[in-house]
Amino acid sequence: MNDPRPLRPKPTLRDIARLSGASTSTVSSVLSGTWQARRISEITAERIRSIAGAQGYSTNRQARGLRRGQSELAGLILPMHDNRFFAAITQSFEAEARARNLCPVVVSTLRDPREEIRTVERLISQAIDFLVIAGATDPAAIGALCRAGGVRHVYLDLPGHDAPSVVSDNRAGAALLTETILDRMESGTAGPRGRPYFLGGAPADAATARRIEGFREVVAARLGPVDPDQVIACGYAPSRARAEIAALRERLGGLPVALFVNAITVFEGVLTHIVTLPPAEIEGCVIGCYDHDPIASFLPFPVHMIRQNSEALVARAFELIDAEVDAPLLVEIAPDLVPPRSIHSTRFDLG
Amino acid sequence: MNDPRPLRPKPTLRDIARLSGASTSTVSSVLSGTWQARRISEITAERIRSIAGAQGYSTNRQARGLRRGQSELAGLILPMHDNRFFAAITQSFEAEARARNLCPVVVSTLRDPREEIRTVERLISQAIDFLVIAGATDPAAIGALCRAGGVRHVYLDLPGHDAPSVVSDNRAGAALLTETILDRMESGTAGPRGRPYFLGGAPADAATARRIEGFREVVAARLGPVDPDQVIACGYAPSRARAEIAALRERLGGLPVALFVNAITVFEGVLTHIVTLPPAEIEGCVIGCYDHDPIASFLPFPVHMIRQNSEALVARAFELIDAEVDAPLLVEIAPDLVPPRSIHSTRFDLG
DNA sequence: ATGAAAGCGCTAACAA
DNA sequence: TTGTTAGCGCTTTCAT
Repeated sequence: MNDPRPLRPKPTLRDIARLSGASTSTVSSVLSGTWQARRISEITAERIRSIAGAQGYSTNRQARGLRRGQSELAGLILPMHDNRFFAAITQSFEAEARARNLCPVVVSTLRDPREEIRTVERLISQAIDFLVIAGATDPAAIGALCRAGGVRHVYLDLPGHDAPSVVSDNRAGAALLTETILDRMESGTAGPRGRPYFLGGAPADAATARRIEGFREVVAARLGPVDPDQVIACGYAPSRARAEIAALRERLGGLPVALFVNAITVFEGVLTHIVTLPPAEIEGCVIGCYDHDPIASFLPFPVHMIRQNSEALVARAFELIDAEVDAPLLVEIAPDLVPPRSIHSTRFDLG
Repeated sequence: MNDPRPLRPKPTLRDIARLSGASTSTVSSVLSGTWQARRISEITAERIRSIAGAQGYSTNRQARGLRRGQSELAGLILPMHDNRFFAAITQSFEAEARARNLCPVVVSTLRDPREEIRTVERLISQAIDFLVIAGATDPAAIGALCRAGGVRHVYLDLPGHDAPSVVSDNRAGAALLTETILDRMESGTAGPRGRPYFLGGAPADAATARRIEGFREVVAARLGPVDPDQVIACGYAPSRARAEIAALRERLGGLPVALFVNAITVFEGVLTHIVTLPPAEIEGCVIGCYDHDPIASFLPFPVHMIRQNSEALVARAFELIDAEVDAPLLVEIAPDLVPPRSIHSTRFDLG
């Protein structure tokens, strides 16, 4: 039970050939499933299979890949793993990859442009069959690398310009969320506090930009012109969000009647602040979060959340890859609204 | 911008050799960083590098791996991605792999024994340099495969018997959590309701078993013998947990004074139930959760959580791999207690 | 119905 | 300081 390194080296095709008295080509076709095309007799095939099994043979995919000019590796790059959305993307990606008998290779780049480049170069060097690009700071640079390396690629939740993209319909999602919180907010509060605010994200980020569009659109239609200070795109850091919400509350003399929070990390920052406020003040504020966390459904005040349809996003991406689409088209997938299910709603909505 | 498939095939070492007038071995050593050992002149090296750069050359790692008998691929298998703990494991794993210039290959198996085997066979076939096994239903089978394939492996958060293991000290963690909730629970409630309960997990699971040990140990020391019905190992499904907590409450005529919840999914199930109860009843119950979710810190009642030290777990695993340890030793890493930071605690602890 | 042999792109002796 | 060459394990054309 406690031997050191590989006792016997792994058996190769040649070993199996020798052991079975067949040629390497016969063994190869039997073991790679092309034996019927070669009209190998069932009896030979069976003998070879059993010997291979007994020897613990398994195909060396580096060799196969080298010979066939592919790798059966499917690449995905994303910013990070500890995030529900990307975790769901990864899970779906794996399922789709496996269904095609590909090995998923998922790598995160922590939104570091240098790391993104290094990673993609590495994946290309690894001869991945295609790359799905989910969340990159410089999509164009990555696209260029793939192109140069002859690697088919698809952008996910991120619009690219040199290949197909599958993205959430952020504008529609934001509009939906905004409608929802406007419907629920107390009207009649005068002045700046009576207006909805948008918090978090980076305007340079395409997703944030589209969400701001959706927010503006709905607010403008229902409450008139949107003041620039109603949009606070302060990035994704909880600490920054905390500072911003505190400052906002200071300015307004209380929480606004409606708050559109652009990401779960921003929401976390907001939470650390509002948790210190008197419950009555929190109850005067309707919160919408453009991200989803099941636990947030149970907070003592209602949180309306948007959940991106990660499964559909990934499924469409694979369809494009299967169809060998290379043209830069854009597919949009509608996200879903997740209503609150909190103690608060129990007390006030159901109770 | 919109060309079809690989225009020019990727340049090879031979192409660069021809273009630079050098031999393939010279080019190889320059491009793989072994050129100083070969005493290649700086000028030749630089010329080759620039030509390679201009041609967009990148090493074909399948070929390199085949030749060198390795792959520079680091494997990790885990049950799933949409879980904070495993996501953190993945993130750390990537960092450690990258620091060693390895490409991380992380695959989830959804706790499906068939899938585990298939995945490991696949990874071995891919010639991964080593495998980290985090959460498998049949560790022994996986170990056997690795052994047969000559692949070094380390178990993570899971005790294996044919290779080194790095695990959370679940017993100590559970004991700590139990101490904490016993300290906070209301004493003096008579009968079964006055006792702490353990909910969730699978007794066959080593982690659950150790946690039950820790729980029993502390409860026994402080409150006397533990009744078998105080341990409800009902698996991980939220729906099942919901049913179990509802049934328990029915039996006891209220929530118990202390509840040890064995996983975040179980906690979710518990939440869906207790959220329907009057707030006063919830306040009589101290909850400890052996898992961590930052949002849960903000629930309207205190939740004491245990956070496993995923970074340390992974770091130790890589140390063992670096040191080429193959013997089945066991390393335990202490987890951390995360105190509540809820509105509830604000009101009652700080206010 | 099966075998022989070339070669995928790279590395590492060994030669010079 | 550099070049020649064998061969990693596999697939696939061409023969038979």
